[in-house]
Amino acid sequence: MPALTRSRIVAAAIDLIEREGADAISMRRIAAELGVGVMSLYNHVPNKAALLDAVAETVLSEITFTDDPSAEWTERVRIQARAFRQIAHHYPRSTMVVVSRQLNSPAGLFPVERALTTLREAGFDGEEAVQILRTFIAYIIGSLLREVGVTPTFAPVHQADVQLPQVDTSLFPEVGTLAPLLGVCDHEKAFEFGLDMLIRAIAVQLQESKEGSARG
Amino acid sequence: MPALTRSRIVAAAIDLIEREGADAISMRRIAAELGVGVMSLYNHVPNKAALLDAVAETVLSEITFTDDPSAEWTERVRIQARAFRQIAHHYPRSTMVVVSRQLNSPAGLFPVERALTTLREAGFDGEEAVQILRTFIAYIIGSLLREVGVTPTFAPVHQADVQLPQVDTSLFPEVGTLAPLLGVCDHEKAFEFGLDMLIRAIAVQLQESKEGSARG
DNA sequence: AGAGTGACACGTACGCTGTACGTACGTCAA
DNA sequence: TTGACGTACGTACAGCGTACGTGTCACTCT
Repeated sequence: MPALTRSRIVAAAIDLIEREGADAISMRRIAAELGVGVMSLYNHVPNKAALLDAVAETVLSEITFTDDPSAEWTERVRIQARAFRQIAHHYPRSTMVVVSRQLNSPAGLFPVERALTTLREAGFDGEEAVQILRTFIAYIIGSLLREVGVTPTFAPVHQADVQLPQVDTSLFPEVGTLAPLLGVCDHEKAFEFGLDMLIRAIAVQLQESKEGSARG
Repeated sequence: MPALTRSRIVAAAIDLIEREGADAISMRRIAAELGVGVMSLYNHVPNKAALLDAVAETVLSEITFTDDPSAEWTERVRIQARAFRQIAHHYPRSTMVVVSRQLNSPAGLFPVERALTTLREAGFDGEEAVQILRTFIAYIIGSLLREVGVTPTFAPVHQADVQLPQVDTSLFPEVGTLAPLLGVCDHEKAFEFGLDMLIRAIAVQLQESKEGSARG
């Protein structure tokens, strides 16, 4: 049995979350998983909150950015955004943990640096870059939150198509009409749709900004 | 002492969350707040999860839409989105509860109906309307999540400006340069920035869609 | 009037949680 | 050899959600 280690503890936590859901993890369960006493964990982790922070950081640090720095900036932004969405695929049950605690660790800073660099190289000034980044982050987090089902952390991750209970079509005519569309969601398609919208919007903004400064 | 009631319980829960944070609520605390025994609550609420659902639904049902149905659709969308953001102002500590459980209750359906109607009237077909709505919801939820601080539910809601610890500027040059901008966030400005982007994007899309069908 | 019924408040109890504290054992320095 | 230190662990405590049983009403039906 290898030595008890912070990273082994974090790994066990992630494993447990993925297998049984975020609600299932407790210090006792993790300890049992590792075959050690509960209190031994506290030699490596100050408390449960810090452990969850470490989980979030670890998950976040495993996303890999594959965007080619020489590619068109619109494409780079798209690929960086997709990289975040990979979290929802690799660690679906842990995603909720990640999005519900904001990190200021290097693992959280690295993607920020990469995104800002891309935007600055595209021609945005610092303030624009920060605003745009924040907009994308909000969109990505909101999308992930929808994608991971969110509500019952213990429920099966891919509920096929939970039909919403029959709606009162006189009260909600549009919802009634569009129920078939609302009932199911191709998460990839939905993500790409919004991503396209955002990228086209900032492309337009960059164009206007350039014309403005060229004219001025 | 008025009769113990589901709505009184929910109100007490919201009150407690706003005063002491979402982590502070327990069935025992709520019961104590109401001056009743713990188990009395279970005569009106099946369990804690259902109570939190009711909290979310109640908070959600209190948002008021003030958009004029005869106004320009872009303006209506903007005002509807802002209405959601009001949640973060009226119930900052409860916001996390709202966004972390998806409802299919009437309270959750009403804003959906209103949004879909607006988009349909603007000229989008059903599928476009649903996709656009989902994009906006993702953005709004992500924004609210950032705004309510998210991490420590018990922390003061408006932490002035938590300076990120000094970053290694050689590893993160952009982050270092833009630290003053990253360190503080005018949530309203940030929200409006992204909202503008999204609205302009769908306006362009509508234009293209119209031209396409006119030409075809 | 008396009996029956259902709704509701409540106490007790069980199995769970995070973690403070004390202890025991290993390895290394002096 | 002695001491210090890091680590593993058992025990214990306060708190949690809630299953279950009991007592007390208000009401209805005979």
